[in-house]
Order: sequence, then C-alpha cells, then structure tokens
Amino acid sequence: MKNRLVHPDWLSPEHLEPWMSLVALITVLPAHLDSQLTRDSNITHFDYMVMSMLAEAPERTLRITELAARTNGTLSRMSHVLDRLEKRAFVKRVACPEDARAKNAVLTREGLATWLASAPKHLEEVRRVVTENLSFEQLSQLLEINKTLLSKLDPDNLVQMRKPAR
Amino acid sequence: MKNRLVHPDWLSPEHLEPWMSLVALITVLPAHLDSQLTRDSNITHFDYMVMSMLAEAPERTLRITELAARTNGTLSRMSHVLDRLEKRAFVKRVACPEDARAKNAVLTREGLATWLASAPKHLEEVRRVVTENLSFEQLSQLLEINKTLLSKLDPDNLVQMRKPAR
DNA sequence: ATAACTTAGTTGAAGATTCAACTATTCTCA
DNA sequence: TGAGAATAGTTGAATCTTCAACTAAGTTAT
Repeated sequence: MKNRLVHPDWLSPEHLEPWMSLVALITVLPAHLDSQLTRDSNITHFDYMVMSMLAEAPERTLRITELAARTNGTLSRMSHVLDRLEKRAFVKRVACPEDARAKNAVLTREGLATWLASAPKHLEEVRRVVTENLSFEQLSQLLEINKTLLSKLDPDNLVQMRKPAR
Repeated sequence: MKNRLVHPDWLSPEHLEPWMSLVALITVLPAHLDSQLTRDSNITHFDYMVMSMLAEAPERTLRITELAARTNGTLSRMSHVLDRLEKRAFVKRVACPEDARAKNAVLTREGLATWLASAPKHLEEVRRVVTENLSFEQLSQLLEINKTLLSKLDPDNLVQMRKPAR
C-alpha cells in the first residue's frame, strides 16, 4: 500500500499480461522477420516492404514521401534505405516531373526479380507463424485491435495500412 | 487468377489485411515507445524493460543470461546495453558466486530511481494507447493471439512473457 | 583425469536507424 | 510580387543492434 501511494499507477494484472505479451511480440517478431529474410534473401523486412509497395504501384513507381508513408518509415530512414537499394540496383531514383523538389523511386527489373524470388519463402513463414494458426475470427479480432491501437499511436491518421505487400 | 498461377502463394485478402495491420503495428509501436521514453526519461524502451526486470527481481539482481531471456534479447545485445547502463551508474555487474563464468546484473539506487521516475509517464502512455482503448474481451483476445504467435516464433518456448515490468 | 563439448559473457566491426542541420523548391497571402 | 513558411529530400554523426570470433569456466564421457 505504501508503494501504491508513491507509485499509484502500475498496470493491473489483467492489463499487464496482455501488454507484456504485446511487448514480447514486438520484440521477437521483427527480429524473426529480418532474420528469415536476410538468411534466405539477403534483404531486411523493411527492404521487403519497400519493394512490395513499389512492385504494386503503377509503373512500379512512387514518390519517396509516399513510399515512406506507406511503409511507416521516416523520410530520413527511407533516404538511407534507398541509398542501399540503389547501390544494389534494386531501385533507382528519378526526378519527379510535377515537382522539382520531389523524386520518384522506381523498382528495377532486378529489384522486382529479387522481390519475387524472396516472396515465396517469406510468405510461407508468415503463414507458418501467423495466418495458419489463427482462426478467421481471431484474424478479424487482431485487425480490429490493431486498427484501434494504430489510431491512437497516430492521431493524424498518418499510419498507413495499405493493401499491397501481399 | 493468372497471377495466382505465376505466384501461387500470395496471401488472400482475409489474411493480408490483418497481417499488414500487424506489420504496421510492429513498425510503429516500438518507435513510439522509444520516442516517448527517450524524450521524457532519456532511456530506450529496451532499457526500461531491463530495469523493470531487475527492479522486480529479488535483490534487484539477475544473471545476465536470465535478464536476456526475460527481455527477449540476445546475450550480445544485453552486454552492450549493460555497458551503457553501467556507464550511467544505473546498473552494476558483480561476479556470480555459484558460477565463475556468470555475472549478476544489479540495479543500483540511481537505476531504481531513474526507473521509478520514468514509469508514471510511460505507463500513462501505455494506457492511453493500449489498455484503455481495448475491452477486457479484446485484451484477452490479444493475449491469446500473442501467445499463439509467440509459441510459433519460438518452438523451444524460450520467449519470455513474464510478469514484471508492470 | 583429460579431451571434447557446452555454457556465460565480451568484443569490435559492420550495418541500420535516429536526430538535427542543411539545401532546394513550392506555397501562402498581404 | 516577394517574404516567410511549409514541403521534399539529403547528409553525417551518434546511437543501437547484429554477427562472428573470442576467452574462460563448467560438464561429460571415457
């Protein structure tokens, strides 16, 4: 009780356990995805997402800002990632005709090939870990919960949860 | 349908949308937690978890390997993190009497004070984002789902989801 | 009792992300 | 129209994580 007065706001056990399970998941899952993708295809999960977004976009092209938005990355991170992908010839940057400040990122043939080659194993792993272990009901519960959390994380609705990336 | 033949294993829309929502969450939530904690208390979320585990342990002491297990970190990561925390005098390393290979990490008075000072704002944010927006039913759905996923991520049950860290 | 193996932890380099500062356009509106 | 603000993107340094190689101590089995 003394402690309660000093620190009145620990989480109750009913809240704590789900929260800790989420903390565990956000620690382990990203590491697992990166590990699978770098082992099998030598790209990070973020690289995979970037290439996914480009692959599904018209002309395999997106403005860099749009790409950052769709992958929930910062512009700075995107700039560094594109540097690396461009060095590997998976992506190129081209001037944007409509706005001289802007650039388009374009997925190259090699980039598309790399992405396509990486997808089967990656998706197999996504299925193995996630989709095939959850019922349809759980999948829709998960979606609902995540939408709620994302909306609170990002009051201005900037967080993207777009279709692509299959 | 053509596409299905070429790439037979894209996720179906019912699977894709929940999965993408989870990808968005694991991208945004860790960044958000780090950002809140570094802004308000100049520690990372991982630092916070490390100090939480120590704070709740008997004698505020844990073997380094055990600490790594409870925070789902690698030993190498833990070693680097402890270097930094030790430099700030939040933690110290002491020899382990039972096993000369091992060391104990101990949370210092300053470490405890820092952790205690950081907790209220952090937990307020956890509440704001997570617990107060989910019903009890959703919290238990989330727990169930996360347990399922964690068990698949970690066949040998190494992933920890222990009590502490309030 | 000792060679081979496993466990505990550290180290330093390489890679990735963040942060703040910066350039260069475009927009706003008085 | 022109000054100030906002937007698009880059850069380099600092920080953090990963990876592989390493030391040292404990364990096993012969």
